[in-house]
Amino acid sequence: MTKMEHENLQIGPEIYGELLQGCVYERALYTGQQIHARILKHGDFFSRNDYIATKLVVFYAKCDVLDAANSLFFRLRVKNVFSWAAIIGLNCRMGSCEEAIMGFVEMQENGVSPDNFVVPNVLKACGALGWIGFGRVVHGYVMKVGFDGCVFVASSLIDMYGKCGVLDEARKVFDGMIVRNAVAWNSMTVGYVQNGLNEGAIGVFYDMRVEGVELTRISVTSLLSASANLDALEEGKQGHAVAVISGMELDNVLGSSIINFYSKVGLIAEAELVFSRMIEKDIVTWNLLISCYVRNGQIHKALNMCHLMRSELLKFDCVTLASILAAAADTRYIKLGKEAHCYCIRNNLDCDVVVASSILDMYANCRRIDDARRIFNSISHKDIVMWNTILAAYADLGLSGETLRLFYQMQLEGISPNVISWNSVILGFLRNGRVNEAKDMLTQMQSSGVQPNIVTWTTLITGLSQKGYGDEAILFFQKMQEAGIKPGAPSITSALSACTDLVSKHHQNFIYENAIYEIAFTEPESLPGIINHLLKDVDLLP
DNA sequence: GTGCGAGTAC
Repeated sequence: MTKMEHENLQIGPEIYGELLQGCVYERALYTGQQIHARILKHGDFFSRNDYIATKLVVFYAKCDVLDAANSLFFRLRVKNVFSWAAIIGLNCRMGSCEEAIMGFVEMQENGVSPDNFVVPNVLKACGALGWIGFGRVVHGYVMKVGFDGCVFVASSLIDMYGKCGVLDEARKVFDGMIVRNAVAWNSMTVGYVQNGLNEGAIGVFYDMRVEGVELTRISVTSLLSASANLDALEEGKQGHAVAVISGMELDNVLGSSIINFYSKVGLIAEAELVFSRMIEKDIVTWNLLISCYVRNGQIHKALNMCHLMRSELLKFDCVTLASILAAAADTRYIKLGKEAHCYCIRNNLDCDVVVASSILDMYANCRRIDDARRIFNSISHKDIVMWNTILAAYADLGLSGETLRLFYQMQLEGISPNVISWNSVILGFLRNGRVNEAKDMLTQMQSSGVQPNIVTWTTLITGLSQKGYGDEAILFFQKMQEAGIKPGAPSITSALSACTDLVSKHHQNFIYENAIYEIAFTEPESLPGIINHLLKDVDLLP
């Protein structure tokens, strides 16, 4: 260009356009700015040229220069689909999702029809905001103008529906696709994981392999998340194997998801090995190894990692502190807990809801219920987890009156109790020996439409058994199974202990003693059957 | 132009 200028050759708008296009391609901000300067030097002729002006908007938008892109865009005389697309995409990348969606509406109001390049960005914004209603509007537009055959659009629809929690719709779009690429498959897998359907995600991953679609880092990352959530050792190991065999780059995200998987299944040495092999580690990677140690009771290693992390000049964030607070809570290490609390205050991390709940939990676990309560009272926006943390703290102490009072208070403040809230109220009554109230709460819970989970049943079975109501404990053990819940080790243990109590209490016949003797040598899987068998005889007891 | 990783409550 400089040479052309020296030789006094005419540089037309097309040449500037091409040059800017090249800068977009290379994300060459500085060069593009220089070209912009030359354009301005030529005066109004070029800078008022619609073609060049649009190219400039696209250029600044792609380089994420918000101010320049916006001001040039507003000065455009003719806003075409390219400039709108650039601005919508920029807003989307900057996290201004509402702006992106408004752009989609405005461009249509101005008579410009969104193309299939704009639609994915708008759908992304809908997904991020959870605006399912608007997402459906965009889907309607897609069908109307016939973009549904575009893989980019369809993949974005899958992602949007998944993020909005409407997995059925995501699946419908996926099933309706004629040609699916890896992104479509990955969006579907991710949708399952994000909606807690981890088995479904693993299923999609396997289908993907069967169909011969090339697996990407993202496919493996999603599989590893699902496996971690399910404690699915084999599946997760296969995911790691796929990553190694396919020679996938062990980047921050893939590496972190492998560490997360090994951490969840308790394979600490494997997590450490992956950590040590990662070239680049970010805050998430470090936090994962720290939480791995905390989760597995290795507090000293966790704290040591914290020190190493600081020597790498990384600053602790909310997640780091949540892990440290959990470590302090688990070990009732009040000194560490207070230090962590102070760190949160100094670094403004205590306003994070998760950190705040962790602080509460830490004080409660360290037997400082008054400190926990003071902090709880000082928090203006309390979420369900925070309420449940304080409920659990009082319930654990057997202060059923205060637990119940807070339980009503949370509802007055517009938070509906979930199964965990109810479980704490039940536990509070049981710890206080108020067995009838505990049972009554179960009835109330069910009539309020909240279904008891395995913890509810185990709490009741254990509590009743400990308070000497062995027959009732066994009754609830039976009810749990009638409700379709498979007993776990804690409920089986409590039911067994209820049986032994009944035997000794009633100085009963050999049936129980023999049964318990047998139970002692039985595989855990068959225990529920044995206990159920015992129930028949329990009914015969006086 | 579309897809990915971490922390809290029973």
